[in-house]
Amino acid sequence: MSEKHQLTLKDIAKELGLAVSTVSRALKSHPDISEETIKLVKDYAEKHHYVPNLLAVNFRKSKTFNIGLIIPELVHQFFSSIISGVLSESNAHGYNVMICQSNEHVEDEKKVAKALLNSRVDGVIISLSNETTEVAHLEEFLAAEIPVVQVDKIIETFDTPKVIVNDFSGAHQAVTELIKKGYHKVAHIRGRLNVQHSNERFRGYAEALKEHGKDYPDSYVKICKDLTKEEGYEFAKSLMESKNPPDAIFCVTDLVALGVMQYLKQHHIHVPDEVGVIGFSNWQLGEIISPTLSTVHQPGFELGEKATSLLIEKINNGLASPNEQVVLDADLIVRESVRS
Amino acid sequence: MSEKHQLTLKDIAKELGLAVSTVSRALKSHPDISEETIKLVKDYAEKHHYVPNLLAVNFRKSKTFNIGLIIPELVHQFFSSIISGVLSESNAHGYNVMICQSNEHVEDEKKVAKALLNSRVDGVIISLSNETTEVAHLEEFLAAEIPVVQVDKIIETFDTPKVIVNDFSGAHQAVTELIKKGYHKVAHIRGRLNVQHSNERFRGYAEALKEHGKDYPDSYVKICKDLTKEEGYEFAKSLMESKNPPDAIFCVTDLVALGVMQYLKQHHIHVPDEVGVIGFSNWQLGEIISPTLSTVHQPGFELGEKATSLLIEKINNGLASPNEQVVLDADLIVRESVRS
DNA sequence: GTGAAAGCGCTAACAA
DNA sequence: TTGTTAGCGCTTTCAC
Repeated sequence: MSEKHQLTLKDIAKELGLAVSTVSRALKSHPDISEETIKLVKDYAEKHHYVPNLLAVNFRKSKTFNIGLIIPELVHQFFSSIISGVLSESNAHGYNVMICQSNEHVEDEKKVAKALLNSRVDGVIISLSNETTEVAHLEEFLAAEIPVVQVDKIIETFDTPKVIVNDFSGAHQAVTELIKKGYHKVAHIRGRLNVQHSNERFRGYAEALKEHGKDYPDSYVKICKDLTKEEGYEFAKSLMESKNPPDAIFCVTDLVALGVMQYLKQHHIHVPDEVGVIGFSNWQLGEIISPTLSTVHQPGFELGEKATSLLIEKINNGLASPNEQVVLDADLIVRESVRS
Repeated sequence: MSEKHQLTLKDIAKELGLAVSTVSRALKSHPDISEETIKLVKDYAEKHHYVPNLLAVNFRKSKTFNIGLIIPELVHQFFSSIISGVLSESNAHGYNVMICQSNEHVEDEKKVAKALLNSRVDGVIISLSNETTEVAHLEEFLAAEIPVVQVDKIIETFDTPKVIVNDFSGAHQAVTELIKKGYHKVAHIRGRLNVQHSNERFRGYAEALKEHGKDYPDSYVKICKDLTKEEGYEFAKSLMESKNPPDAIFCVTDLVALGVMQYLKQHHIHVPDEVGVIGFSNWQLGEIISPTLSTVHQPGFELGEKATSLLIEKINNGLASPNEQVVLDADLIVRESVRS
């Protein structure tokens, strides 16, 4: 049974004494075609393992059923989760996903965008690189009537559907939890001033305190540059050695929180009794360390799912359809690093 | 400048008073075509942003320049690295990658295999799910003359190119290092008996000891079922509380090693002075904990790269070409958990 | 209810 | 050196 020649509609038509068009319609159960013919054709196709040549179908319909996904870095739990969500949703709708990495470089981003444009994907989902400040390379997609959806790392002014995480609410939940659990002096180790995520988290922190009639001295807010464990350690040291040490520290990301925890442990300051700690991002490490780390979970999978469903809608309804912006809530995960 | 109608060869031909075939060949700088014509056509194409319709080209050549990648789980550092390698190598050769997850379920694996078969990828790279014991669903690719390459999780008897990691050598390096650093009584917490990786690592352990004239009592080899931190903790406990406690523990994976380290720390057994610890896999956590964990790095990226280059070779040379098996070395990474 | 035929955009064998 | 033509496999309009 040599598979040399893939079975085509023509083959089936000839074999069954029908016209190609009849066979084509029969396989789709077109109402014009009689029950018998449909059955005849379908049985034959089944029996001989007919597989439609998608290359031809795509060409004919000028549609690939491929969507392109551009992300900064694959080897990163958050982005892996996003991809996972994209795959799940797109496969459910018969789309395949072509994944490309920008490696956080705008040049790479341009290169892969070009490649996706050439391979005629039906739509594109992108999470921008840190370097990206303008989107001419992405506007080419729109010019070619290929819809684009932005996810997580977005440019506000680029008019496409967007899916982002509510950093404000995540931070707000975290700090509210600390206050509820009886911590009175909450410090915050935050990220850079020019990063939107950091600013939103800081806003959540400040707002939650305010709502509970609390304030924070300037010395309670530390600014991380690189979000490392070492920075966490150093800032914990400076906070705890100050005249007015906090009894809780909310950190912009888990790795920083880990540094904080290491400082506290080394200096025999008990977590969570003496000091409560909450991180952000829900990295795997939080479950592994001891005590386990409370954190704010960013719904990567759902982000990917939602972006994909928006994209598919856009593919079906055309570029002119309205550009929704979806904000997904981050969820607080309470673990041992906070009093129960 | 409405982009409504994509420019085609026909358009260019009509505009320039040439035949479609001439234009086609000119764009490829075919030797038959005169310099002038080539220049004329190329300039026109350039000026009017001609983009070849890949859908048509692919159809014509019945080639997609897509390769399929099936992996168990995206959200896993090791697999992310593999993917990264696949992307890098395939993009360098003009291929796009369609990624699918099996979620470690053979049913999902079959489903995505079907989808890839339908979308007429030019080749497939697969890392098998844990549940997969037979490969009928993959043989369909070969039947359709679509080459397959297996990576990491393979089935020996399925005759395709294969790329795997040398677990034996990784374990051997680790245990040799322990011995060299003056540890005399090396225990091993291993994985299940029916898992090839575990067996190879155990073999490396036993062989390294033997080469240095050392032996191990049966009580020094513990078998993990689920490779958890908790198992590591328990086995460390049972080893250290025994009459003849080891002075080094080589663990089948980093998470188990973490459990071991936690036990040792809690019982004030100094690492690395009193007991040396080495893990396997080079998870991120190893750099984060204190003391940092020595481990064996599995070259995921290189695995992906190599698998891809083998696949592309196979795509170009046909299924009949020989099926190479490549074994990549794992590298020992020495950190603080071993005496220096 | 079924068939004939055109055509999607491109390539390549053959002709001129 | 260039043009003509057929055809890849499928969908779809129009005719019977």
